[in-house]
This record gives sequence, C-alpha cells and structure tokens, in this order.
Amino acid sequence: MKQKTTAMLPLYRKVKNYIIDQIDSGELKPQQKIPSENQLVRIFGISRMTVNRAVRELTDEGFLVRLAGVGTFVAEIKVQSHLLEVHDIADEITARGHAYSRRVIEHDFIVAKTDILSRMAVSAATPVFHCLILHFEQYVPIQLENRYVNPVVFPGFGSVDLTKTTPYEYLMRVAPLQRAEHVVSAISPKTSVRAALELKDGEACLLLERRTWVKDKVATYVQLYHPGPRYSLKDQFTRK
Amino acid sequence: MKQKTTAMLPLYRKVKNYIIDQIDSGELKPQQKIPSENQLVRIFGISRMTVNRAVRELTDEGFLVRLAGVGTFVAEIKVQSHLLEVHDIADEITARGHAYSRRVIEHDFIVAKTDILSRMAVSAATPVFHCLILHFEQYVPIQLENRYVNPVVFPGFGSVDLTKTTPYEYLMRVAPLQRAEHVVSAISPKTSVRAALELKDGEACLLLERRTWVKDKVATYVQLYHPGPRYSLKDQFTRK
DNA sequence: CCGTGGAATTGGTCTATACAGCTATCAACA
DNA sequence: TGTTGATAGCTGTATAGACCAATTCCACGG
Repeated sequence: MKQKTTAMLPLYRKVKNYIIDQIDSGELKPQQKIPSENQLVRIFGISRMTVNRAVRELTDEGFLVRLAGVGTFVAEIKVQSHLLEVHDIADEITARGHAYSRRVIEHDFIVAKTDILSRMAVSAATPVFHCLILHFEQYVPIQLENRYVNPVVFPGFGSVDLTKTTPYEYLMRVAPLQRAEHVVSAISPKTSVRAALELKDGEACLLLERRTWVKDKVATYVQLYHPGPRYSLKDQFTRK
Repeated sequence: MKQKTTAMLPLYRKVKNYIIDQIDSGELKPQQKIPSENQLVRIFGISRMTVNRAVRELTDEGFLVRLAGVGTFVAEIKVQSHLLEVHDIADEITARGHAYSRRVIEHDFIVAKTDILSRMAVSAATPVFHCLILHFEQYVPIQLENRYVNPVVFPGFGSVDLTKTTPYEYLMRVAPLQRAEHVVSAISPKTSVRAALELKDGEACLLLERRTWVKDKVATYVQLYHPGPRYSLKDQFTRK
C-alpha cells in the first residue's frame, strides 16, 4: 500500500510545505523576509537547485515575491484567482474614484435558520454572528451584504465596529482563507431586498453567494445582492 | 537600451515559445505527442534540466500533459481559468447524465447593429455570421445562445450544419483561442427571450456575454441567456 | 498460445557547480 | 562632505551527470 506520507514527498515539495505552513500559521507574515536560498540549503541539507525550484514555484503561485540582490518576501494576501476575486467592495469603489459609504442595518448574534446552518456546517445549537450592510457607490445602493460568520473561527466578530471596519477588512486581517466557493445566480428579489437596492418592480437582481473556509471550517457565508441594472461581473484572461 | 528581443530570452523561455507557437499555429494538435526531452535536448543543443523546466512549466500551465514512460502530449484545449470556463453546453449537460437537445432558430449572414459591430471591432460594411440556438436539458430550455462570428476569422462558419455540430465544437476545432472576456449580469428578459426560455412574468435571467479573440481579432461575441430559477454559475478554488 | 522477463524509452527528481546580474553596505578617496 | 568603488550576499539561469519509476515492446520459454 502506497501512502502519500510526508516522508516520501519530493524534497522540493517538503520545502514548499515548510514555507506555506509558516505562512498559514502566521509565523511568516506579509512583507516579511524568508530565509535565503543558501540558508534553506543549510537548513534542509539539500542542493540549491532544489531549494530554488521550491521557492520559484511558490513565487509563480503568488505566495512569495522575489527581488534579485535583496531577498524573498511573503506576498500580500492574494485571494483571487478565478473570476470571483474576493475583494473589499469599499476598495473597489474608491479605486474607481467614486464616493463610497455604507449603512450597517443589523449586527447581531443569532440562531440561524436551518438552510444557513447547513451551509455553514454548524450545529443548530450554535449561534452565529450575522450582519446586514448596505453599500453605496456615489450614494446609490450597489450591494446588500447579508453575512453569517462562524464564531468558532472569528470569536471577535461580534465586537467589531462595522461602521469603521468592513467585514472583509476584519476577516482578512484575522485569518487568511484557504478555500472559497462562489455561486452566481439571477433572481427576482424579495420585497425587502428590492426596497433596499431601490429596484423598480420587475427589475432583476444578481446574487453572489460566497462561502469561505479557514482550516477546513466554514468561516463565513455571505449573500451579496446587486441591482441588475447597475452591476455586472467582468472577467478577462489572456494566455501566454 | 535594453530590448526584450527573442535573442536575449532565457533558453527555457525560448523552448516554451517554440512549443506554444507550434500549438497556436496548429502544427501540434491536441492529443499529439511532442518531442521527448532528449529529442529537444538534441534540437536545441542545451541541457536536459533546461528542457525539463520548459516542459514542466507548460504542463503546470495546462498546455501539456505528461505521462512517465510514455511521453508528453498537447492537452485538450483548456479555455478555462477563472470561474468562467469556456465549455460546450452540450458536453456539460451530457456529463450530468441528462438528455441534451437543441433547436437552431436562426443561422444567417447579416449586417449587425452598431452595438454588436463595436463589440466585435469590425467595420459597418462587414457582414458577420449570426446564429440563434436554444439548448435544452431534459427537454427544458436552459440556454439561449445568440452568437455573432467574425467571418475573417472563421470563413467557413456559414456552411456548418449547426444541427450536427455545436458552434463551440466547430470554433474550437478550427482555431484555438487566446483571449476571452466575460461579463455576467442579471436582467429582466425581453419578451422574446422570456418566451424562448419559458420564463414566467417577473422571473429573472442570467446573461453571460463572452468575447473571444484569435490572433488579436475578435473571433466571436455571444450572449448566453439562462433562466434565473434554473441556472447558476458555480466556482470553487482551494489553494496549496 | 500465453505469459514472463528483460531492455529501451520516457518522465521525475536531485546533486554539485558555475557564472551573470542586481542591490545594499561601507570604506577609501577626492 | 560627497562621491566612487570594491565587496558580499542575493536571485536567475544553465550545465552535466546520476538514479529512480513507469511504461512499452519484444524475444524467449513454457
């Protein structure tokens, strides 16, 4: 029986894991310098070509940034890939040079309905954090954020001042995520959503549902409602 | 003045370009075997490690598939990356084990409206191919495909029998694409679309617009309409 | 006729070494 | 004081050689 134990991993994979684990655990933080190739050579007792491959691949994958003559550094958290990058809506809007504002409608600690619970894979006895925030671009509502947060992963979320910090900002600062799932669909909004987004009768709504994981636990489940006439998702890619 | 000419590219990059160019030009087709590492060593007169790096990176990037003891082959066209993979809807449905069928509503050679022309970056004097196809999953309409095809890139598209071949199948066979753009939005369908997709009054519609490029020319522009209640886009990613 | 056991081919990994180019530092010099 | 220049440490690329593992194929023997 052939097991993929750590012991039989190729050396360059071990080095990659060594570095990734330090980033995940927080021992290595963004901007921080990692050991040089020659230091890693000494640490592992392997050749520099092998270390080089490990570090180069992590760089290609976006975890590290290298600067010849200076060193190798942990990259800023990258949470994108795929069309659906995980961004802060506030950053996005200000990046367009537009005015951003938001209104925190709810921020509480609730026992969620069963459909939410099942999506978060938490037991019915566990209350979860919840918030409902309306985001404005140029004073026009552009996103309604209905978010559920797992208190096991983010125990401090209840005491965050969401008027000063966006959920994104807080969650990213506390724990880097490792997995995400997106579902995009078009819906006819319920009246409450329609009212919030100032949609006319019959106008459609783009719903983006996102689940993120931290250490194999669902960290958050969020429903992002967007006004159909004023919002679209765009994605480009070129190869080579 | 330092120019990034071909001459001063690193060797492994030259090998990568050599292979990619053969794929792009059609000299190497999917499934086809490429020269072995030792053959490339002889062709370029460089060391195997360098060839290995080139081929390994192309494999990581999805252009090639390797099989130890057998050889290296050109991968099936990968036109994904990002959430919005470019697939054949027919394959997708049959892969789910469902019945697939389609109805070709229109297939013609028209002078498109200005908004279409501008999206395709062709002059007003140039007629383009057009087709309108309704796709069914289990005999229920699931996608309305409104496609415009640049005759400069695909001169033979007008004479394809779309009841036997899907546009995707034909287009992919004739020319691999190099760039794509997707825009996802939620709309309230016009009556014609609503009727085709058998939507009830007030039901939303998920619109996916896609432009693809071949050799810096817009090859196709397609609008894909989906019934909101019966369709969603899903995307997952895990790192590591 | 079938299977078994090399041998050849191919990819996967690793080593030891080399040289080029870039950058920060610091000492020597004008 | 301010500039120059050497140097040490870093990444980037490339080489030649080696061993292993997976696969294919063919010759040989039952």
